[in-house]
Amino acid sequence: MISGKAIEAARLLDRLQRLARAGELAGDLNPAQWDALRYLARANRFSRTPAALADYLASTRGTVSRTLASLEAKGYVRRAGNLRDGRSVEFTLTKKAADTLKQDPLLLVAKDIEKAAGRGLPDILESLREMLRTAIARNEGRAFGICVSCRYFRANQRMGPSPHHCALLDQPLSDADSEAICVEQEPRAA
Amino acid sequence: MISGKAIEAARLLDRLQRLARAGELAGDLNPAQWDALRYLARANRFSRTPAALADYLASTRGTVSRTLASLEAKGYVRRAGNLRDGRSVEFTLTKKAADTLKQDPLLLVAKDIEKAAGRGLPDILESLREMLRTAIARNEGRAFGICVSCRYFRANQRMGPSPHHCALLDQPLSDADSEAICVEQEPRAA
DNA sequence: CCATATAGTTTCGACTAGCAACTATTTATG
DNA sequence: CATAAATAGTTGCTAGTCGAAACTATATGG
Repeated sequence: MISGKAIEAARLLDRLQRLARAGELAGDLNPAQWDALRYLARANRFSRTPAALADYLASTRGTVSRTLASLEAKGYVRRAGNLRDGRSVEFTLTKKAADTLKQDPLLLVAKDIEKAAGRGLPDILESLREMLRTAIARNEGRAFGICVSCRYFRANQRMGPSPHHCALLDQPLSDADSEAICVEQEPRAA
Repeated sequence: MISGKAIEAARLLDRLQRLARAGELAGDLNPAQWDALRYLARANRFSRTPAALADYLASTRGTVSRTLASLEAKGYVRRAGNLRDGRSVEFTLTKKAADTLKQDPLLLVAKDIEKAAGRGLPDILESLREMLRTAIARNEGRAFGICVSCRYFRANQRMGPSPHHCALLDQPLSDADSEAICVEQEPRAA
């Protein structure tokens, strides 16, 4: 029913993950904090909230709230209220966080992958994408894909620095926005 | 220097890991406890110690000691002293643990992998093996490969239920032993 | 025989984690 | 429009990970 190869692959993934995790435990940040910083570095302004982060991490609002509080106390993130919705808060990275992310231990993993996969990397990548899609579907999670690939993305709707448009939130989007990940993203094709 | 594809692959791996981890948080066990049970299920008798487990998990003796204590309190593992070395203890799984492992959430990951990788699975597997080798080398960790693939493994040295032999520890090995993972394993080829 | 190494445990402080109770909005509905 | 229900976020609780370091006990090597 489940092949031995698939089980071995799952075990390898699990072990790889443990090693990567161990690398994230050194220093001032722990794995959850690293994941939060990485997320905030890539998420658009509609998605830099505790709730979206909790969704992304398959965690809870309570846990994420504490993680963000400790990142704030350590000076990695800044908190700002949302003018439209008084309940919501938005987090942004500080310069300290941006500098820290340049030494992201995930880059070491990427280096290992590059070294190990060689010319097979494109195939591996496609398989990993498919695995993630499958896993997300099973967990009933959100995709968090990039804005430009979303069914609600409308390119070049006007002139100026934010030429694109989100048809779901009815908000203008810059080029940078369009490359960020979004909590609301839904793939274009049905 | 590091390709975008390698970084994307690392991110996918990280996210995949978060989802898998979330699946391990439900129920009576947490991710570290699942990892400990899986290890004990596969490790030979020379390797079912806190120190070996700590090595395997890239953790510390202190943490593993606590993890094993809580598994013992919950009835998943049993503790036994080592007759040769009074300092050492050996852990074995209870029936409860064996039954629990039949519902291992890692099997769901394996199912996802099978579904997503399709006929590409053998290639993926080979890449994952290579990635793990690379990551282990970088972390100066032990391989924990299976006994039969070890340079110290000697097949069919005698008659009876334990025909094989470990040339490092000078101990007889059964067929089952030879398929278990070992803290001392070193690949055959130099 | 004693110094040193090794196996394991324990304590401490920071933190993740789920759960549930809680506050403060916002939105929906009668 | 007033109130109920939903939503965003925080906080108290308990269990447990995690590193670091102190600690106990046993082995081993000069």
